Amino acid sequence: MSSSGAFSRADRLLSRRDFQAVFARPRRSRDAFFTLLFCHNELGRPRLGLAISRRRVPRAVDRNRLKRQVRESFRHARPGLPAVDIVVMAGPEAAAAGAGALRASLARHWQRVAAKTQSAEEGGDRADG
RNA sequence: GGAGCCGGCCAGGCAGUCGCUCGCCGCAUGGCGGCGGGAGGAAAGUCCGGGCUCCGGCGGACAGGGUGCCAGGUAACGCCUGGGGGGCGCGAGCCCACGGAAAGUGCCACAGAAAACAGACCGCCGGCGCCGCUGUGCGGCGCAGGCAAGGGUGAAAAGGUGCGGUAAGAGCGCACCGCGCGGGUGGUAACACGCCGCGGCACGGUAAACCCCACCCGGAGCAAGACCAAAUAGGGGAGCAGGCGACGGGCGCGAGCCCGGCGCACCGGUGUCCGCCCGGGCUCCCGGGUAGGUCGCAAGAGGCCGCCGGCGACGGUGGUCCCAGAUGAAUGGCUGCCCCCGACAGAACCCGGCUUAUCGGCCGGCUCCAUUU
RNA sequence: UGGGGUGUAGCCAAGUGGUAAGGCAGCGGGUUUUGAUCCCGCCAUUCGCAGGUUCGAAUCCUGCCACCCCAG
Repeated sequence: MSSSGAFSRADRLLSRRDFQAVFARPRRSRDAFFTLLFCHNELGRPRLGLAISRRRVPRAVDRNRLKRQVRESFRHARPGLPAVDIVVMAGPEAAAAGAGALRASLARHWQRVAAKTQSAEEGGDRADG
């Protein structure tokens, strides 16, 4: 629970069930590099799941690099995030992007995730689809 | 100094800081702390070869597939080493699917006269007949022949060069070269020989066409497979078999029926079949559980150093080291400094090769050219 | 990660050693008052790419590339 920079297995989506839960009722945040799906969880902390498909990013080196960038960015942004499960998917442009561009993109995504979640909670279950 | 050939190695470095994962230790038990390890030469393509696991075990025949100069190396190979033959290069060196076409079959389009037991379009040659011209001669046309040197076609036209020979020619004869067969010598062998004898020469190409010869190969694959838990044995339904033979026993007047063990048949890994051993009623459908966990899963045909054997690939031996092990998937982010500003690229059961991608750098050996002393 | 398959014109495709069929689409022309139908003609395809075997390769062999399918 120490809110240092740690990022352990408890902070990741580990099973098929976790992923299906996010895919079932997703909120979205998308740009040219990444698509994020997220939804509220009951754990009181954010969790990250990666879904970098081989179709979108053919080379293993690029897939690994993207995953590292996303994890690292998430690790730093984690204290400012609400209790949501987030699935990050990559678009075809992501493989060609530099580290700086990726970080900037991800930072915007984390802000949007926080903002959307907060507004939904303030709105007090204003049931929408 | 320049150009080049071969072999081996490296794959930005250092410091700080924040993280991930595995192992060990400690606290006292699932949280933290300390120490240590943490992608590649190709991890890739999945093109070969093995290990391992399951298909019950072993052997054989055919089918199917693979390999293809010889000899070694190896767990094995389509790999490697050495050698032979052929080709390229002044050279160091490099390249080659390199068995058999006199075992048989098929194919060789178009062109060309003829394309495989050769053939005769143009042509060359003399003979005969007719005709013409300036006379025993020359020319033309025709007929029956001879020839395979020249032309032309073709990817390929049935030894080459020279001399003799002839009507013209021809291995027709001879010399040299080439070729074939038999032998000899050297070599484990492939093969070699400026060793001998025989044959005038007969055998076109294609086997990455069928094929023949020699050797090798069972099938799947870690999503293999094993274990744990209510938990892999069973429940319900349907179908097909419960056969044949001799023998022994029982019942019956008898045809026959019942029982027993034995043999055959049937089923059990691969395309087919056979033999022996082992096991066994068989097949199908229905419902309830599987993206739970553990093992397999990393100490190995292992790396490094030395010695011995070998031209070498490699083998033997002694010492030493432990060197990724994830599983929604770790091996990274940031900052600073330095340099020649960093290529191709990311393990998923493991290993030996091949192939493909790749910025650049280092070391060793060698060749050719130029130059200096 | 492992196993399997396919590449021939814009599309669907045949061909399996000797000039690469055919259809749809497209373009041009003819027929027709116009259109449809019909008729004629046209596709510079290095046959996915690169080597090799052969006199000759889409076809045979080797190595690459791209795409698709199956298995938890």
